[in-house]
Amino acid sequence: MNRPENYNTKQRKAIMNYVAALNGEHITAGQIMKHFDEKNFLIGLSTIYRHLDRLVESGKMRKYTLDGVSGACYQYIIDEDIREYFHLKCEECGALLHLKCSMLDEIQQHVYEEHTFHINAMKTVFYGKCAECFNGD
Amino acid sequence: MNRPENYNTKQRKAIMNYVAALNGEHITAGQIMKHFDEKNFLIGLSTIYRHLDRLVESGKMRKYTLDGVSGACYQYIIDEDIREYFHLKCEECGALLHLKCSMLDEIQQHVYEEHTFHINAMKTVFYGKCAECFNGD
DNA sequence: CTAGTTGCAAAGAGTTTGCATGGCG
DNA sequence: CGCCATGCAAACTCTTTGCAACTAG
Repeated sequence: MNRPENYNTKQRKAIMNYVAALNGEHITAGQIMKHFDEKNFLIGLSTIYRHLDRLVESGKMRKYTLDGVSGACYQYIIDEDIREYFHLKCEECGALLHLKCSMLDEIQQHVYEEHTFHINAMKTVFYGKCAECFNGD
Repeated sequence: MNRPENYNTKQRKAIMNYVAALNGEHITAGQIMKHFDEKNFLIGLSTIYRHLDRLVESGKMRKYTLDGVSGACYQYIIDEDIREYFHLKCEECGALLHLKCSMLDEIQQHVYEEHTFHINAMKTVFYGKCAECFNGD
């Protein structure tokens, strides 16, 4: 095992608790920084970025860019079971839905056969509009 | 009318011709800059941004951000029947490939029918590994 | 001529990196 | 005590803005 040990520092605990408590709402690094600033909890911006990156890499969070939002958005994945599925992100209301259906295997298969590309479902996000936002236009 | 006159400068013509000739593929401001640099055509980055902004405002181009692509992407709208592509982004080498195939309509159709979600193909990026990087592992 | 346009430099916003110090285990 | 993590500052990337010089019409 060359997996590095995870040190359970104050900062790490604080960030983990905070993002897990967001109930799936997305957040930016700057917003997290601001939150801790206001509580007079000392933490460096780079520490926040470092933890967010780790969480994304381990599949516990997703990272997005949303048009009209400055900076990357991060979102904690509450249900561990849905990590391996594709996700649908509503560009309008920000809802994150997971997509689990028979066609996904087909898509992966197809893209592999026709384009020799191996899709990583965990990282892939479909953008678009959910039913409510689409009708509301 | 308070619409200002459009001066037909060298730079403006060069940019217009270039983006119109891209056949609907997206491009970043930096790529445009690089293109003209290589042709030893003097043009300022800010000039490029200014023209792109105008084109977006007048509805001739679309601006969006793609996960995994640094900087904003611009796409010239050829006609009302805009070409849409999905993108494949290699997590390893960073290559960005365009994906255009028969299955895309099916995917969109399926996701709409089964999940009432309207996919925005242009913005969606599949992550994974391209053939070279997959084999090289 | 003269008002819009240009290139440059500087300023901003978001993110990453190098490094000495600090603290978990 | 050994390492990883941390905060800070600096570096970097992308984009915007101010400005004096320039140029199309």
